[in-house]
Amino acid sequence: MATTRRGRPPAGPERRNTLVLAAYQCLAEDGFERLRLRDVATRVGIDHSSIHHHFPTKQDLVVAVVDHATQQFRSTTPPEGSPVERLRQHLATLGRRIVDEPELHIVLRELDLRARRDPELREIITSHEEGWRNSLRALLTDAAAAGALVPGVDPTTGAELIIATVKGASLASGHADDVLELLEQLLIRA
Amino acid sequence: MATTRRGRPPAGPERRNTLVLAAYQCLAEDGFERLRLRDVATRVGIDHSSIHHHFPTKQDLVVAVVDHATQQFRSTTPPEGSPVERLRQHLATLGRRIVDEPELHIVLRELDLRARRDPELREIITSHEEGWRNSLRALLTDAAAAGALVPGVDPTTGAELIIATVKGASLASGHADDVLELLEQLLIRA
Amino acid sequence: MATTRRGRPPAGPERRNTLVLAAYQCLAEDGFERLRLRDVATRVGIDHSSIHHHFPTKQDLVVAVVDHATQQFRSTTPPEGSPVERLRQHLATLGRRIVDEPELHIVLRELDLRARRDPELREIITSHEEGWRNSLRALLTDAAAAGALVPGVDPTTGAELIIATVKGASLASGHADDVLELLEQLLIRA
Amino acid sequence: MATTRRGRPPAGPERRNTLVLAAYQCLAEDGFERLRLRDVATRVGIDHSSIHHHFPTKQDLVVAVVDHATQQFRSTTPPEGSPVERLRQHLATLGRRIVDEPELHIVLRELDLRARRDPELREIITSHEEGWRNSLRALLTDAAAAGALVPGVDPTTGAELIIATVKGASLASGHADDVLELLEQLLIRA
DNA sequence: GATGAATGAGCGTTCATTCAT
DNA sequence: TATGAATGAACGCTCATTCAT
Repeated sequence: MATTRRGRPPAGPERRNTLVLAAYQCLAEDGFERLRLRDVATRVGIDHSSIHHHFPTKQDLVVAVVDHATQQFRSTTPPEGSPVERLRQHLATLGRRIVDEPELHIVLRELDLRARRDPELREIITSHEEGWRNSLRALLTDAAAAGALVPGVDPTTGAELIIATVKGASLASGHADDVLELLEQLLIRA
Repeated sequence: MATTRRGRPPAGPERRNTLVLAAYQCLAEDGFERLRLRDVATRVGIDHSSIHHHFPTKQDLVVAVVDHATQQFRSTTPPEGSPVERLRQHLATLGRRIVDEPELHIVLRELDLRARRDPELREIITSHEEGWRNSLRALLTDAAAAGALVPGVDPTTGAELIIATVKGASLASGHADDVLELLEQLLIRA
Repeated sequence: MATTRRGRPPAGPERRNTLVLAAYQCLAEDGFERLRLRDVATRVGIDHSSIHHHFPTKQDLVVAVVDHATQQFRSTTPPEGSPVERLRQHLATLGRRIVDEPELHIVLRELDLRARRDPELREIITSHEEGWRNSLRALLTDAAAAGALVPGVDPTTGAELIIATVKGASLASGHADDVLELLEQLLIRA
Repeated sequence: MATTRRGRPPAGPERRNTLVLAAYQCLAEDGFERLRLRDVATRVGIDHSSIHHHFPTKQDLVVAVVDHATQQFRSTTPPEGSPVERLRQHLATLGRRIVDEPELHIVLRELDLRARRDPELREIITSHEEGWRNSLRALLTDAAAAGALVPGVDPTTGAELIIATVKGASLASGHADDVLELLEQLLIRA
C-alpha cells in the first residue's frame, strides 16, 4: 500500500495539484511576464512537455492557478462573532497575512491586472471578488444597524474602500497591518 | 502651413517622446507581459529596428516610460491652500482621474509589480513614491496641528493608508472617486 | 528493411553528430564569418530552432566542431615504426591529406585565428596542439639519438618548424605534399 | 599654413588613409568575423555613416585594407647583397617582425582565408603572393647557382616551403624567429 | 564632407505546442 | 504518463546601407 513514492513527488492525480502549486510560486516570484512552463516543470521535476498531459494549454494551467489563489483567499474571509468583531478580525487577519506571506496577495494583484485583458480570468476574478464584496457589505450593514460604525458610511462604498485598501496595501506590503488597523479605527465607533 | 510634411512620419527630436508615449499606451493596453517593440514601432509608424536608434535597449525605453508616468503623476500632487483643503483636493483629483483616465494608474500598478524584480525600475519607483509619501505626511501633520484631522491618526500611517487606498482604487477603477471621498470623510473632522 | 523511415529526416541520437558534421562543413566552406545556424539546420534538414535542442548556444556547437576537428587531426599522428620512418610517414600523410581533403586543415586554421579571441576555443586548441608538439619533439629526439637527423636540429625548434610548415602549407594547399617532402629531406640525413 | 588641425584627425583626403588604418587595426584585433564599420568609425572619431562618403561599401574598405597590408609586407622583401645574404636577411627580418609586431601577419592570414571565398580579394592576394614567390624563386636559383644551397632543393618548391613556413609561423608567432632561423640553416650550406 | 534618422534583412534565441515512442 | 525531438512564430537586437539635411 505504498501511497507515496520515495523522493520524487507523487505521480497520479496529485501531479495536477503539484503543478498548480509550482506555477503559483513561479508567478509569485517572477510575475506573469516571466511565467514559463519550462520553469514550472523544472520545479516539479518533470519534462516541460509533460505538463500538457495535465493542462492542454498554458492558459488552462493559469486558470487553475487562479482557482487555487482565490480559494486560498476565501479561507481568510470573516469567521464567527458579532459583525464588528468579525470585521476587526478580517482586517487583522489580512494585515498579518500580507505582511507574513505576501506571495498570495502579490499573485492576486498580478491576476487583477491580467484579468483586464483576459476575459476568462476576468470572469473568475470578478465572481470571486463579488463574493468578497457581498460579504463585506453584509458585515458593514449589520455593524451599522448595531450602531457600531462611524455614521455616514454607506456599506457599499465602505466595502469598496476596504477592498481598495487591502489591494493597495498588498503592493507595498511592509505596513499592511498598520494600515488596515488604522482603517478599522476610522470605520468603527470608538 | 506644414512646409515639410510629405507622407513620412514627422521625425525630429520629438520622435523620442512619441516613442515613449506609444510605449506607455501599449503598456496600458496590454501590460508588460505583451509589451513588444514591434507594436510600439507600428503605433508610431516606423520600423521596429529604428527604436534602437533612440533607445539602445528595450529596458531603456521602459525606463523612459517610468519617468514619463511618474512625472504625469507628480502633476496631480497637492496645490495651494490650507492643509485640509489641499488634502481634499488631492484625493478628489486622484479619484476623478482614476475614473476618467485609468491608464496612468494602471501603468503605475504594472510598474509597482515589475519593480519587485527590476532593481533599476525599483529605484525610480521607490524614489518617486517617497516624494509622494513625504508630501502626504507633511500634509497630515499640518492638518493634525490645525485640529482638522480625526484624532489618533499617525501622519506616517495615514500617508501609508492613503497611498494604499489610491493604489487599490486604481485596480478596480469604477468607484475610485467614491472610495477616496469616503476615505477623506473618515480622516477629516466633520 | 527500413521500418520507420517515412519522409522525416532520420532522427535519433546521431542527430548531434550530424549537426556537428554539418557545421564543420559550413565552416570549411564559408568560414566563421558566415557560419549561420540556419545554414547548418538547412543542411541537416531540420528547423534552425531545433539545433538548440542539442546545443543550447551557437558557441556550444562551435566547441563541438572544434572537438571533432581536433579528433580528426589526431588520427593522422605518427603510427608505429622507427622514429625516422614515423616522422616520414607523418609528414607524407599530412601532405597527402592537405592536398586531397583540404577542408580539415582549413577549418583548423580558422580555429587558430578564432582561438586568439575566444578563450574557450583557445584552451581546446592549445591543449590539442601541445599534444602534437610533444609527439613531434619526442620523435625528433629519438631520431637525433639514432643519428638520423641532420646535425644541429634542436628537437623543440624542429617541432615548431614542422608545425609552422604544416599550418602554412594548409593555407596554400596546392603543393603541401611537395613542401612537406622537401622539409623531410632537409631534416633527415641522406 | 596650418596643415593639421588640433586634436582631431585631419579631414580631407587623409581621412581615407586614417579609415584604412583603423579598419586594419580592427581586423588585427577582432578578425573579419567581428569587423564592424561602426567600430572603425568610432576609432576614427566620425559617424559610421560618414564612412560611405569615402568607401561606398564595406567591401571597398576591405579591399583598401588588403592593399595596405600587402604594401606593408612588400617593404620587408629582400634588399641588396649576395643571394644568400639577402635570403638570410629576408628570413631574419620576417622572423623578427612576426615576433615584434604580429598584427600585420595575423591580418594577412585572415586575408588568406577570406580570399578563398572572395574573388576580388583573391585576385589581389594571389597577385601579391606571386610577386613574393617569384622573388624567392629567383633568390634560391641564384643561391643554388652560387653553390650556397643544400643540394637537391628545387627553387620552386623551396620558395613554396619558405612561404608556407612564414605563414604558419605567423599563426603561432612566439617562436617565429627561431623557426625561420632553423629553416635558413637547413637550406643554406654550412 | 558629415550627421542623424530610418530601413530591412537577418541573426541567435525563446517558448508553447505537437507528436511518435 | 512521460519523454525527447521537432516545430514555427515571435522576439530583441545588429548592421550595412540610404538619404534628407
